[in-house]
Amino acid sequence: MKPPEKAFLDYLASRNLKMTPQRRLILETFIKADGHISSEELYNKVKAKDPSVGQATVYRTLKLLSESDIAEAVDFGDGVARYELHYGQEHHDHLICERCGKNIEIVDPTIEKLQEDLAEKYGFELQRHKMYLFGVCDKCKKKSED
Amino acid sequence: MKPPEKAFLDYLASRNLKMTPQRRLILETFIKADGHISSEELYNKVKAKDPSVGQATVYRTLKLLSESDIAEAVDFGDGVARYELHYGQEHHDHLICERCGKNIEIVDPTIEKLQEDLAEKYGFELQRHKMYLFGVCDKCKKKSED
DNA sequence: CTCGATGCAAACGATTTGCAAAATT
DNA sequence: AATTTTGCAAATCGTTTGCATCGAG
Repeated sequence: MKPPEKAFLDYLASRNLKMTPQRRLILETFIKADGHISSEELYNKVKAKDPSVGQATVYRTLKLLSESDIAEAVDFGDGVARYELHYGQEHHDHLICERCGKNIEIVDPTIEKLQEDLAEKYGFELQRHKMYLFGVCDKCKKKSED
Repeated sequence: MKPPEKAFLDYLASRNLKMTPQRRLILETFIKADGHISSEELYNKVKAKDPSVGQATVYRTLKLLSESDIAEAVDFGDGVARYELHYGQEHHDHLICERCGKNIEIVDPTIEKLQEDLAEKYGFELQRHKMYLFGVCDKCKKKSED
């Protein structure tokens, strides 16, 4: 499978868009960050490498990366849009600690299958889903026992 | 089980807050709307009944309703905060048609159980979850066959 | 050379907040 | 009477857009 950089280049070419140093830097920084990064966080990291890059360019590039399915938006419901690397990654859901914010990526094939069945039962063709489990992690549970 | 109006009254009393005609009207309108209503939609309905009510009051009341678990925010990822009646309702998830926006409330006990197990496996104490299935409904599928 | 891309600042939409006046307990 | 609530408008937050300039192809 081609690397994300190449996939992005292809996407740009297919749309008659251009590769630029800014886009290269933003993608590279995004991949290295490899988490659930917000546009602003990404902007700060990028700015550290090249202070001349504008915030709008980060927003615009992140949009392109989403359109090309290289990035995907994840929404933890806290009002901030976050992105994660999607290209070449397996699907996963999220298990989030409401105390410390720890975030574990999870998959359960049985649940995935049941979701398909459930959608079908209602005549839907399932395209994607988002599942977030919110709870309290081990560490935070222990902490509260003090 | 006491009606939501009473539950709200109790919540207000417990916090030394006051019941007002505006809050009464907003809650009543919210309950009648009974769907996945945004603050602005609710504001418009309320305004139709009493044009003197301000938008900020609707936002503030919706916040109170959420805090008291009478309403719950649902997020379909389209950037608009929606609310649904939570008090006295059973938990459910959402099956959303990406074409027409149709929204079906669903529950699958098996999935619910598996979510519990999954959280436990990672040492989490599950508190709540959100599951959204996005797809294309029957009608829209047929429409696209034309 | 031609478009698309950039940085900036202004514009935006949803939500929140400060404030003085009004209403509830 | 004391304190909360209200409506209004201004402020805020994250994000988007218009524009003149810059740069990739």
